[in-house]
Amino acid sequence: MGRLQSFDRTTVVQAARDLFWDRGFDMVSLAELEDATGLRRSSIYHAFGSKRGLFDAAVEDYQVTVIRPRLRTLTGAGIGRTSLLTYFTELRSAVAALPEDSPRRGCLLVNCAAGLAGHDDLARQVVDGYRSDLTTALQDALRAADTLPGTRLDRAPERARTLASLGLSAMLLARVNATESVALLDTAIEQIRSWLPEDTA
Amino acid sequence: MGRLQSFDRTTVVQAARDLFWDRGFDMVSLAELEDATGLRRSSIYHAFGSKRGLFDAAVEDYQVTVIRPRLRTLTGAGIGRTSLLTYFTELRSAVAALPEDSPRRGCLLVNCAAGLAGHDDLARQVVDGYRSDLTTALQDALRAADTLPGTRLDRAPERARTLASLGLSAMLLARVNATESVALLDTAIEQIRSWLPEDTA
DNA sequence: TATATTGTGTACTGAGCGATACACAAAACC
DNA sequence: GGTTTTGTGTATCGCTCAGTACACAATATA
Repeated sequence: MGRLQSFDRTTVVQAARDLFWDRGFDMVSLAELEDATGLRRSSIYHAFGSKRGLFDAAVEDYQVTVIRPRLRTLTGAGIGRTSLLTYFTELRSAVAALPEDSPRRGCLLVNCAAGLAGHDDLARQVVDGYRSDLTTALQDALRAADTLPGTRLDRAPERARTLASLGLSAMLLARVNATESVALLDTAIEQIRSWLPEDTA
Repeated sequence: MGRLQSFDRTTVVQAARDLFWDRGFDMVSLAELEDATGLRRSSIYHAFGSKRGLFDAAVEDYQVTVIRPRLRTLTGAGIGRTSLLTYFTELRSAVAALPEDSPRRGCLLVNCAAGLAGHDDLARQVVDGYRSDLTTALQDALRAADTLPGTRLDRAPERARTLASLGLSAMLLARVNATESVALLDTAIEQIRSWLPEDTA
């Protein structure tokens, strides 16, 4: 059927993804995308249609390779106290481990929330979907972990919001003040421990 | 001494401020700044030196007219439980009251955190200063409100972080999902009420 | 091998950007 | 009123941007 694509699409999309992750949609130029991907713009436009098309592919990759694996900690079988602690502990490690100027600091979607998503409905949906998924997963895990449910007031929604908020803020601040970002995640861990006391077996 | 400035500097800076507030530094052009301020670019450059100079003036104005008045609720005399509730209630009203597409939704500095502040040290300092001031003020208010301090474990730091986080997240989400933004502020209010039970006089 | 089909490289477009040069306008000071 | 100092308007700079036109390269099919 004709000539074959000579590049690996995943590699290209991830190179672009890291660029967008670092600087956002507007602050990345096609010249830089050419350099990062090794493709000429004719190939980029042929394969992705537009800069925005490549960005959307990058966001999709980000969700598949970064967001969902993280979230899976909270959605698999046997979720509960441990899952919650693992989720925030791993996030904490990731923020603490990355060098100050790593392009992978923070969260691509959180950065979108303040930029594109302010005036672009598609971006807004993606960002809000992430928030919603995270909050729901946290809420489910909180309910699963609570060994004394039922009669009492259900605190899961507000606790889930609080934890989601700490996670989002930590991502927001990851490039502004890494120490404080870690402190926010520690606070989340502390809250979980106080809400769900360790089993003293 | 020569000709006098024929425009009101404050009016001009605030017009620019609302534009930056709405769309961020990069997404606002000088042509739009000319339209919004009524000034020609010669006057803008004469008075502010550069687009960035005008932006910095806008940020300064934002701090003076928006941030500090809000924060004053938490730093005046007689701070405590009521101050905390007032702070979040007023923030809630502001988010709930603004129309969907208002340029004044969210927070100029929070938006900076995901954009400029990622790679600009000056912007980073401003944003982190805001976070720091807010957290400190919340912590002071929490300590002042706690009628039984002393012997017990001091939860003020983590509670302050949690409240600051809810406030920042609410600002982050103000333009993505206004309903959820309000819900986060309600959560903050709920937390305060649960930590500091009402005096049953 | 001939042909159709698809990927890639070169070179360019028009538009928009931030910034500037410079003449002119206006007001304070002598 | 003349001079100096400062603000404003017009016109344009050089540059970068996303996007495109089109020839050429490569490979699957016949």
